[in-house]
Amino acid sequence: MKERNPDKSKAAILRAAEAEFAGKGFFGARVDEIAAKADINKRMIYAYFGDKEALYNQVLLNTYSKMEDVENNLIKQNLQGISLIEKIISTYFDFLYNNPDFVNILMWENLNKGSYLNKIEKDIIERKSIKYFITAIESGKSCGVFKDDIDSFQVVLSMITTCFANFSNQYTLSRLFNTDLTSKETIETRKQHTIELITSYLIKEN
Amino acid sequence: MKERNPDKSKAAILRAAEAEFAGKGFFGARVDEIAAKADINKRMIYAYFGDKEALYNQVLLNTYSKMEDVENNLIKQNLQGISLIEKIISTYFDFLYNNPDFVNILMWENLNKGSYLNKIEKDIIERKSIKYFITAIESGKSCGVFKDDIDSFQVVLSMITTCFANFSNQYTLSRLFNTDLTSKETIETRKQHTIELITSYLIKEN
DNA sequence: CCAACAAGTAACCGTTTAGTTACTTGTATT
DNA sequence: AATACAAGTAACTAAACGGTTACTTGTTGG
Repeated sequence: MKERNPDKSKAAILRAAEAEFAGKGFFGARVDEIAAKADINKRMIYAYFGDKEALYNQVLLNTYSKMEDVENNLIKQNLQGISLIEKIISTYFDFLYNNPDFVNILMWENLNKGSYLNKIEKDIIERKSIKYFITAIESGKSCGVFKDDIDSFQVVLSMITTCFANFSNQYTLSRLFNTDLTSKETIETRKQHTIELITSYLIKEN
Repeated sequence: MKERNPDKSKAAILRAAEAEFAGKGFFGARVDEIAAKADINKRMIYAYFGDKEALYNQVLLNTYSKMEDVENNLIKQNLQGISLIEKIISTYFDFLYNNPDFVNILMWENLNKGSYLNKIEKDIIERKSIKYFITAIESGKSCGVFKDDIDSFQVVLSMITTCFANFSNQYTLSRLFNTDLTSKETIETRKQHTIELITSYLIKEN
């Protein structure tokens, strides 16, 4: 019989579940497959997490918290103006490149019309980062670095959407544009171009 | 017994299948449910389309062709410079707003790493519109309307990704930004802002 | 009018899947 | 070392699901 270690088993289940749910969505994911990947008996999933849906919810929470860590780290650096904008875009690109599971799970939520997201407490998901970014752009306007007729809210939305779509649609876009959007090089090019696009819109000419 | 009408039955199956696949993805979609929605006997799905996967492929082709119609219509108008860019963005926003099934099916394809898309013949999906847009931007550079140091390929990619993400991520973004991204008004604001963002990047200042 | 075939039906089958039951075994505490 | 409970196992079940079989019925061309 296998060595007994409940913490290790739970962690293994969560890791396997994240991969399975991210790869196949809630319906496509197989509990038996998660058990096999985690190298534990299926019974333990039900013992530790209840059922498939409860396990999925736990995976979602885990996934969101990773993103929050990255954002909090960014805020701590206290950057301003163009260097902040560059850092935001760069950070999102890097995070999304390194966390395909996060991208997939967000997409799954959108396909379900955000049903799970709407169940969890507002303050868990309402990210202070958005407010921080908007305030930073506003102060960039005040000190004359950014144009003063731009809508900070819209700019932040555009930044996030532009970063995200490169990953959420990488397969269909790769096919459509006949380029490998999954490769490190292509993503780096996209990152630089996105920085150029957003900053050129923001910067006040003299 | 029901009136006999194979064309009507096939069309009903395709319509029901599109809704079912768009809502639940390939794995989540139920053949029995499609049959019920189409109000036909399940046997007919297998008679007309073969199996679940073949039906899904047919739905994919149908979905793409709607998009192609819109794009071909756009190309026919023979627009140039800024008015072309405005029209492209405007057309994508309107199409995506009116065709949520298209958005969902594309997202499912990405979640499945484009597995079905990659099986379809290349020339069916390789859209000439992309080449047309790139060429148009290049000629805008030649006649001095657009900056000459911009990368047309990257600009077209940015246009498409920026439009798409407003719809593919509308639920998570609505939650994150505390705004209703599904409403006509918000989408109109996003459309205008996106036009501003892209054109301000392209236009050559004097 | 009547074969012949296409359109449509109902009941069924083998497999897969989420979830359960009844059981065994390791280990920490006394 | 005996006890007690948590950790882990194997085999099972009921339902769901994709796909099939054997059949009936409407339509059409000679």
